[in-house]
Amino acid sequence: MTLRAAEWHKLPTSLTELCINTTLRCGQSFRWRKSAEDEWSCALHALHYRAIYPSPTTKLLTPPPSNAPSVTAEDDTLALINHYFNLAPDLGQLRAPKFTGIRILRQDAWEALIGFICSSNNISRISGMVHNLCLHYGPLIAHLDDVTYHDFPTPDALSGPDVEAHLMKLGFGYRAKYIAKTARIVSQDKGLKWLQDLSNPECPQFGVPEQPAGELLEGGREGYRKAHEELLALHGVGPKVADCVYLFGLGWSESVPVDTHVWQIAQRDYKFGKDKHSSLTAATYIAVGNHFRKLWGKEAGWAHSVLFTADLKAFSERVVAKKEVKEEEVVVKQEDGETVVEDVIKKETTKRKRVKKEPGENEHNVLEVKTETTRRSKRQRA
DNA sequence: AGCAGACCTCAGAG
DNA sequence: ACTCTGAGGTCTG
Repeated sequence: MTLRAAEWHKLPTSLTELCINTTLRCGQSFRWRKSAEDEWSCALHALHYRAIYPSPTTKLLTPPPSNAPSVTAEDDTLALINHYFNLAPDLGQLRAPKFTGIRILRQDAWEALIGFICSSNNISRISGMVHNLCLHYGPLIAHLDDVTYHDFPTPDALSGPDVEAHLMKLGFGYRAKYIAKTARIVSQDKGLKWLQDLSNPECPQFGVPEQPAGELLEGGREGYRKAHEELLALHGVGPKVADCVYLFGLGWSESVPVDTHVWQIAQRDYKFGKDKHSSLTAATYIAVGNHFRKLWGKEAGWAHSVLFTADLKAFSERVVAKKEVKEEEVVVKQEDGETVVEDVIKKETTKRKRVKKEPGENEHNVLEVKTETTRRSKRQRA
């Protein structure tokens, strides 16, 4: 593995337009990790990014979903960053509630699908599960500063015969079956292209040209309503998980995932929870989404995330989950003639601790991005 | 259509 | 040190 460093680039945005600490922690993605040195990192595409604030330092590390188009030049790196962080829309122009810096990431649809199947959990536990998926089934991308970076596993990698039992052992619970079944359907039956073709044509997967997506109707645009039916057929995918995938992985901005949190907000601020909609039934779920769409149109999902995060934020000022990682077992084993680099079963214990709000959280620093290109010199073999 | 209980793990309460 | 309860979303009956 060779790393080639490139010039420093200034990300074409300000912190009013993108707040990394909020955007990467608000429960829309589960793979970014923040180190003790205040650096964010994630394996994503065949690249290695580095972003810093004047102080403290923030680093974004990145390598590739194997299904993504290969990107090598720095110009494309910037395009990828613009795409992933969804930097094109001007937040100042949005009618959504004011809460600066929250972006709806444009994540890989497959990763979002599996990630949100794990999502009947708190964010730190979902992150742990997704991390374990990458560690055990994702291709090794880089070894840097004593940290190994694995990409998100492909549908093929998750459709082996022992996946369900193994995930059970890793503490996935009933989600183990959902993941195994969904992976098998996508890899052997429907195909990844099927999933990606459910994307909003106005907001396609990286590298795909944009197409118009039609008029907004009460229940969302035609394509969104149609995509709805498709994903619900998968095991472990109900309306909430499907809406998360539409919003964060398939670019349908009118999607409003109603979880218990959003349901609280709907009751508290929008007079839901009475008569007809006294509990969160399927009909109530649709009514909440339609109400948000009536208020914010195509940006309903964005607005929803802002409200959601604002609530999350208020919560996190009082109580912050502090994580302790304990290594229980380290095994090196072989699979299919390829070296499985580390088979580490980690158990994460979460302790709740009262802390003050982190200083500098909302400071308007300049965000810079350093790009580096990773090249795989050779595939590791046993 | 709505609702209750099962699924599974973990944290927190008692 | 122990058991019990509740949270999280989906599925089944």
